[in-house]
Amino acid sequence: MAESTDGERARPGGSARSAVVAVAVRLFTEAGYEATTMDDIAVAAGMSRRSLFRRFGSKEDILFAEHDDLFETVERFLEAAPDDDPVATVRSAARMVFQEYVRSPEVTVPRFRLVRAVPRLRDREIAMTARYQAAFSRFLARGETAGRRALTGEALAASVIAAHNHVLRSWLHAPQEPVPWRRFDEAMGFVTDSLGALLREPAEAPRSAASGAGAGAESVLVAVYPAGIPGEDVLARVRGALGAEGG
Amino acid sequence: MAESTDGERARPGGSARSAVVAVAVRLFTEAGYEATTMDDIAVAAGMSRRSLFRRFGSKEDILFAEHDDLFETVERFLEAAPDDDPVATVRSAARMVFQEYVRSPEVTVPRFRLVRAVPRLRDREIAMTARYQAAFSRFLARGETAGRRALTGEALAASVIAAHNHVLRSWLHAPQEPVPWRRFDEAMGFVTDSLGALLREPAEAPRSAASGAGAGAESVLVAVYPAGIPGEDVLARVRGALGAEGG
DNA sequence: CCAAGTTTGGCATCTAGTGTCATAGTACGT
DNA sequence: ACGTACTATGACACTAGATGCCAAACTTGG
Repeated sequence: MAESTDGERARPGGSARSAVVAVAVRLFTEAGYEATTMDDIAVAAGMSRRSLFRRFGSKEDILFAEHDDLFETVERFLEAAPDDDPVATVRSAARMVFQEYVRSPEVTVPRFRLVRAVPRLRDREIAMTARYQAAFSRFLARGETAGRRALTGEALAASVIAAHNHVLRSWLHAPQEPVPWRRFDEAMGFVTDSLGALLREPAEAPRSAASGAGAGAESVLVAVYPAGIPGEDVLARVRGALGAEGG
Repeated sequence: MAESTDGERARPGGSARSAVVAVAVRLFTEAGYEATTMDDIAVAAGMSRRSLFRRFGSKEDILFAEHDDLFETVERFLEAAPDDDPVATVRSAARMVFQEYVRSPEVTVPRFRLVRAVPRLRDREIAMTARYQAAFSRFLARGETAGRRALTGEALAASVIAAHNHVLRSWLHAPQEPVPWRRFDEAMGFVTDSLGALLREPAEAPRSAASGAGAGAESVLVAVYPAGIPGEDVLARVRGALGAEGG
């Protein structure tokens, strides 16, 4: 052991930690990520190379330190959340992440540029979002790791992440623009409406069998129609679709 | 340049390449990934350390060499595909990847175990699947990088990857079992049916502040019912749902 | 058989990351 | 105040991945 990778004991020296991050981001931006050595950062931050490694574990971790903290916050949020409406909870969690990104652009925007430019950092960022996705997925599936419910949870988690990143990326490209909260909520509603309904449905249908196993014994019907179309037209379309598929 | 990272010039020595991969996988499995040095691999493969780096760029790349080749194949497949049915094309591409995994378990299964055990490799694997996701997403959105169509493409790509990995993982945990092609196709159909329909519909209708779950230009209706339920019952449910939401 | 180009190997070097140990700073009980 | 125990820091050494450089070996073509 002896190295412990830090991670929880973060509080003492939290502000000094942020100062180091700021210095590192500046150096990375000025001279490039690869060209900046840990020695450079240590000198600029006024500490020894060894202590730098102790505080942050690795060079990448300096850049993603605050991101890691955020993830832990989100995890605690999910742990503490009631499970009456998992989809809404996950949507809120995603909103939290978005909120934190737009709240401190002085860190997230330079980091975004660095991440785009350096493959190694890009992979790290992707791994980060994958951790969110796994957390969301676990929360949505509520323990199940196989079966239709697990699959739906994974697909929904993936879609939520995709929607989040879709809007976030567009803002990061032009951070001087106002924060697109509306588009965020629309995008989030878009994915949670379609797949989220599939996750909720089996529980809300008390009448039919729908017993425990649920191993692929269901069929899925999806209809898309412009808003405002009369209900009968929708019914007609559904009837047509049912006929076509032999249901 | 001078280092070129190889990648396209792979053919001369392709079989020798695979032999090196096999040797490396064996060493990694026997002694652990971290504990196996590039020198060890070089000796076991009968070549110099320097040449090993030239052929594979990095230690990780040895393990993922064949995976990279597969990705290139998939990319070419997407480039060559007609764009009459992008969703079906992406589904086929995902099927190709699945096929390649189950085709050579002697490489993919040990790699899976290594990837699960070593965080660094796990991140690499995740980055790999993210590349697929990006390729799928680009193909589905057909150039658009913003707007509803782009978002749908990204969510669908994410869901396709999620479904693929869902089934793949379950097989990798028990590779002696028969390949679950049926579950793969079911899972793929599940996600492409729901989100895929949204992508096909042009429906750029004006927003009409639909009550409740609306939020987008379209309304989405999703129904899940046990297979075998009479069509009229489905219609009745749909009618009920429409009435409830005020459509 | 020789010339031009490519592949390979050996060597040096750079840097991230880790183990170790001594020292400086700090909290605490007497 | 004083010594003690604990923690943070820094200096040093070392491992290993990765890259540049150059010479030797090999391949190709005339």
